[in-house]
Amino acid sequence: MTMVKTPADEAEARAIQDELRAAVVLDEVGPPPGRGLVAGVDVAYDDERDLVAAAAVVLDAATLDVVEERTAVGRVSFPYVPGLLAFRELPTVLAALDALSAPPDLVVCDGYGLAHPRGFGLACHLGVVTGLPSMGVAKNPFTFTYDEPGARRGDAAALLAGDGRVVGRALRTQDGIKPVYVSVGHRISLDNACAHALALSPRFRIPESTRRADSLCRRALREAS
DNA sequence: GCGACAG
DNA sequence: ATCTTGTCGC
Repeated sequence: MTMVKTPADEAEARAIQDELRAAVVLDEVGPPPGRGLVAGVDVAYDDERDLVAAAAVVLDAATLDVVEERTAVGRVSFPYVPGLLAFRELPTVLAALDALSAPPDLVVCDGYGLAHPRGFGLACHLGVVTGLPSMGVAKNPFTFTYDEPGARRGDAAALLAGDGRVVGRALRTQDGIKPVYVSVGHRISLDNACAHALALSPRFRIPESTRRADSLCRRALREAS
């Protein structure tokens, strides 16, 4: 059972990130797109009841058919702090992932990986803790910048940190639609992560894995007692 | 010091 | 993330 330590404060949370960061593996290409099992994970919150629901949805990468679905519900254990999202989301996400009958070949997160203030975003954290290849697909540029990519599906541009470092890619998944922001998590290359993001988004801007996980965790939250 | 800031 | 109706379009 994989676990994430809940820090007592923000300083401890940053210290944990700085420590775990060394375990990120960046020299693997990762699983090929269009084959095997891809899991999408996402969470939904109910601040009123202090509840968080997570979903893990496994897709057949070749057909994008749903192979397995798991959910988990827990208490919100950490506030939302930009840069510390993993401590808020991962405990429940890992519970959902652990309930799967078989580990997926890749986990797609709703957020960032290497593109992060300390180079250790949600997707990196999840990858290091589970050992699985992981990547992040975010819906907003966060603090990063990029030159507008071409208007066609598949067009992309480097996602840049303030110091000019390339930390990910702004990827157009649909013609004429705002791009998504892809970054590496663990054990996958940026090129391959983008290929996966594109293959998972044949029809909508957001990857099917994330869309299915999003709707499932919302449903789990509604049906939570 | 202030503002901005994945979800 | 979440609060929220109707509405434009395939």
